Amino acid sequence: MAKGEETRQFIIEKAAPIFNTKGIAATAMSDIMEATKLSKGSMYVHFENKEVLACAAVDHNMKILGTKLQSVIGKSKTAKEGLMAYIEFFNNPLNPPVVGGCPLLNFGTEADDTNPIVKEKVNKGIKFSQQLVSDLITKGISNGEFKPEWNADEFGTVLFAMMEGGHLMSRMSGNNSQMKVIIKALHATIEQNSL
Amino acid sequence: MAKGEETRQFIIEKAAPIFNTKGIAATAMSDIMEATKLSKGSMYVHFENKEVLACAAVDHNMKILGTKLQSVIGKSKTAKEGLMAYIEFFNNPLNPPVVGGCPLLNFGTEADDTNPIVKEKVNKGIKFSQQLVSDLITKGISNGEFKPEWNADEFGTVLFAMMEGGHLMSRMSGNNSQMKVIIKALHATIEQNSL
DNA sequence: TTTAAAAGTGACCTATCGGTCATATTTTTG
DNA sequence: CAAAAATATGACCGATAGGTCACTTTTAAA
Repeated sequence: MAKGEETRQFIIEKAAPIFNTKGIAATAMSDIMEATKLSKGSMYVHFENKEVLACAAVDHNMKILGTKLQSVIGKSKTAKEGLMAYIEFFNNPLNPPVVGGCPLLNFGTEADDTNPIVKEKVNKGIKFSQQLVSDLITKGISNGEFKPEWNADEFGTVLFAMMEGGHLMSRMSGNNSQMKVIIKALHATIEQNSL
Repeated sequence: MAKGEETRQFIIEKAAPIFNTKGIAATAMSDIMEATKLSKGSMYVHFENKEVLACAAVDHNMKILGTKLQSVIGKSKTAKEGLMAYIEFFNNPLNPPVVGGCPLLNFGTEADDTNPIVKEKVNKGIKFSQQLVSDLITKGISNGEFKPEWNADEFGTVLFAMMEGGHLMSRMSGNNSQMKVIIKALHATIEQNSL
């Protein structure tokens, strides 16, 4: 990796958790300068403007999440184990896999009415996340693990919604009791649809 | 109502949808000045600073939501009707009951790591919202509408999480198909627990 | 109707924002 | 190793942020 690309990546890595924590609008270039100990001019050698850097940070946060998640799912043998691993992965919103909490939730709500580019990135991230679940169900059905009538796509949607909602609730209340309730309900649904 | 209080309310009403749409950090006092056609000095007669105005706007958005919601639920005769009304109320995230989408989701994610005061307001709002559902279940159980073993608190949590998650998903994708799936699943759960 | 208090105005203040650029340094390449 | 290209620096820029204040106008009470 060339020096330039190395620095660029370094900036993204430092910037990503800041953007995810404070939000795009509330993050100043000076915050990134402080975190990287780089000068302002250097930032603008690697990024045309703040928007470009923010987009790169959004991508980075989502990529980290996706990669970690796929890795965790990949380790599981059965479809059911995969589902369990997925759920377990987001088990504690107070100590989330990505600093600042779920980037889909954070960037999605901020970008909603103001930033169509980030909004579309989030939309893709959601669809990807959902698809992972749907694929596990489909796999489990052909495996004979799950009941054939279980609707894979619908459960993908429901699971994602429940996890995000639980994530929000637990972060607001400062404890993961709500997330535990969500997970309990998901486990029950999985059991109901297991053979 | 005294003139001062009237103006104060007027400012809040104009500011609330802007804060809910753009977010607190991204909303400038000049945005509120433009929306109210009032001078900067006048804003600061009624609000000590932007933070105080933002808090009032958060309260206002949540109050509107709560009032509308209670009104809708109040019109229903049975507990089941009440639950259905609650769900129907949030039926279309693309045309939400409060301009800018759910304030609990919007302000919650923004305030999470940056604004403990707003965060606590959102936390209270979530608990209130959940309690409405739990109370309906409890009422329905004593009514003989619902199965006695249905866990009111847990369903309150699950329903809220699903609605918020569905809200996010539908707003990101730009259509309410995901919300429809969520509502379908909730209806199924309600039927399962009906007598 | 007088008058004191409240409300409203807009120029002005300082701080900080995103962004530029001439210059210096480092890295790469011929 | 020398020259060219890439990278890093920080002073500087205009715009805008939140906020103040002396002053005018309006409101409401005596």
